[in-house]
Amino acid sequence: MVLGFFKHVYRYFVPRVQDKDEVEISRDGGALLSDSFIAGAVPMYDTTGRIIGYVQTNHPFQNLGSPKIYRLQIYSPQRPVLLLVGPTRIENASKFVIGSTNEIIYTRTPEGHFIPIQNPEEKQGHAQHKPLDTKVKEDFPGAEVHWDGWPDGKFEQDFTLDEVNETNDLAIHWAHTVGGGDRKGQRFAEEWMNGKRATRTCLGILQCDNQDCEITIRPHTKPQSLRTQLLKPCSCGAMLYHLKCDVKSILWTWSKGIHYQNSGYHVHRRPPRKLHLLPQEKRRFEAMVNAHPQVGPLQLIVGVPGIDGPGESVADISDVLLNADRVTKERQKLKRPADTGGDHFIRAFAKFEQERPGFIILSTIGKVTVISVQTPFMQSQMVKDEVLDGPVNGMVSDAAHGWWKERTSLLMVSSTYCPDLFCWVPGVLSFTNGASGEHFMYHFLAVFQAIAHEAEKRHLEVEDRLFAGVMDFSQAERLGFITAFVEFWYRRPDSNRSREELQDAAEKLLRGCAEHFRAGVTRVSRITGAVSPEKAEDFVKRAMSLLHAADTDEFCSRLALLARDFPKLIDWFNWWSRPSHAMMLFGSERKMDADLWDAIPATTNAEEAMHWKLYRACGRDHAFLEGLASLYQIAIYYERQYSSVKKGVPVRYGEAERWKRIAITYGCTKPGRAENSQDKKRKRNDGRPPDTAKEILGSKTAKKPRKSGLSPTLDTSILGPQSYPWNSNSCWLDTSLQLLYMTCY
DNA sequence: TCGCCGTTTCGCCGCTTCTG
DNA sequence: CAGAAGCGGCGAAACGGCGA
Repeated sequence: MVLGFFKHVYRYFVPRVQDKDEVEISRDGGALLSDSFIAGAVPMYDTTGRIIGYVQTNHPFQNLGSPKIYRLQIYSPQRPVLLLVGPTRIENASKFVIGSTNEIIYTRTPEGHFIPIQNPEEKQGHAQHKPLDTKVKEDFPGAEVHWDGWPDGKFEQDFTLDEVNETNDLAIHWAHTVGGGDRKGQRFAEEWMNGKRATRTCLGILQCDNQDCEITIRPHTKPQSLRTQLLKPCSCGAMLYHLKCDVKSILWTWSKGIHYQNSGYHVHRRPPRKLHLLPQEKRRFEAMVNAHPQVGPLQLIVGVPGIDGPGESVADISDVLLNADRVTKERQKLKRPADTGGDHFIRAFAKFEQERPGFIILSTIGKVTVISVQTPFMQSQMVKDEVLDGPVNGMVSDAAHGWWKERTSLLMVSSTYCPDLFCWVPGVLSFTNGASGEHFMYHFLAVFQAIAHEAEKRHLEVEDRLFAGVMDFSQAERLGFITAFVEFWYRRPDSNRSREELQDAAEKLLRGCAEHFRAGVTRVSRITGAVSPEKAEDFVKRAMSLLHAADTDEFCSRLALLARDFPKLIDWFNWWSRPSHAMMLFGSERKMDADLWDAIPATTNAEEAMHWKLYRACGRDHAFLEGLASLYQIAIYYERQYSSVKKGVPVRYGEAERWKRIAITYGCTKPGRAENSQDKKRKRNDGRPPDTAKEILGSKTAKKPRKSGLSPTLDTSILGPQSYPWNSNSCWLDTSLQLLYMTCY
């Protein structure tokens, strides 16, 4: 404040040295004033503590009130040096530069003595920012490069090519113009003095003449743009002026790097707005984004969420990253190149494959794009030497819709049971850009080839039953399976079956998911227009009994009776009883061998659980390459689990597959869903008194079957029509009155 | 007047910022 | 978040001062 006040008074009483918009400062730190003026002047400081001008001692402003008037005296007998003495904020202005080229800096001791600072180059008078530690390289061999982007003071330094790269070509934060034009020098000269010369001239800063305003503006580099800047007022309303600075850096680019020479001190504040991130700052930012890929720009700035609340913030790295838009862009630059089209993608994809050799087992690129991946461990799990006990043989296939960011892309997964891990493990994982039969065909082709490779490796015969599995009733998936099966065998030299025979054989290897059927039954049982509420329970029981019909006759008669009793569901019955669906689902209609039928699971629940596990492990909505990399890590996870178990290291506490025991006890794997679940009976404590009809009148009243077509409100036959007019937004009152009526009568 | 050398200006490219 | 607009940085040509 004090400094600002003096500056303002000075600007008021003393005519500007330059034109009305400019204050020119010499490159050595002093204002361009005559010696005679200096000899009788009080130095004026900017907020960094450096002199920006002088006030003559006999000026009327001396006699103003507080702060007390400064007195000047000559301190050095050799050179006329001005010192500031008297009561002042010495902690801020205790070090300062006087004069032009032969500058001396003094500091004041607590006792009040003034002591010259011996090395002005190293101890500069900036109060607000720490200048670059500028040393001539030859004097400090082996010194580590330190480049903060704010070169200041007089110095020369050599930078090696590595150091130049490391500092982004010695990028600086000062607003500056650049100049080249040296036609003599050679970029690859053997001596730095013969190198290509370029210059950087500081543009100073823009500030306004309001003493209370602390805004500093970065000047534009184009003259026209700078003029436009100066025409506009400061955001405080005051007039802007250009505080020029002529500090120049000269860079000689030669064969071994850059020889850097800085000509003097910046006598103005640093422009608060920085433009560049230095490479080390970029690396820190990159590390944070890599560590928290799902964290958005705003969270990165506020602090990435941690256990104890927001943690490290990118704003700690550089002020540049306080700008949310800039953070967005920098983040995009990191995230996008790998996943956007063009050369970037090809390069990234090639790198991905190079780093994980053999992981991609089949890739089809084009309108139908399918990329299948598998590790050797996954392949080894696809064939079992013997049939396992229980319905855990064969493979389970399904598509996950949430894995990829692109909504039309799917992750197809075929899993097999691993008896060592007591869980299903992925066998083949495929990226597909759609869900057509052709997409599924390529996926299953990869699956069959993998199975065949593994069987041949173990000297087992490649036979149809190795490919048996369960899937849902997607027409495309079924078609894809059959086509792939036909293609696979047709390409093999040892196959002598016709396409029709192969198609027939493929149909015998498919089992449909009974869970999908059960879910369908439950869904239609709730369509009261087709199944009246009182018959819903009966309908579910009879429909499910179709699964266990002893033979085709019994199946047909049960179906006919169902169709008679629920005529609106004829289409639904027809769909399920189509031969292609019925053979996959109903025991009496199956074409599959009975042994195989019992050996493979009845549902794709294992696969649904696998999807859940994948999402929990790596999240959803992955970009292409990042998603593939995640799949690789998941494959590695299973492999590690397997090798741990083989060595006797426990990979879980307690019992494996606890859900099996729970299923026996409760009839289903989630105790809460059991018929007589205590959980269902228990009232959730919502902290409110019992105020619902169900709680007040008992569940029977609340559960009265609704008449078809009525809205789910209270039965009007009990209450009768309301005897008061409905007013706008009076629902709260209406409800209360209804409740009162019900509880009192 | 010419040539040398430093400074200024201009155009392009790519990065940064703004806008919807 | 994407695309547009603005801006900075670089390289090179043009310009200008100065001495021979």
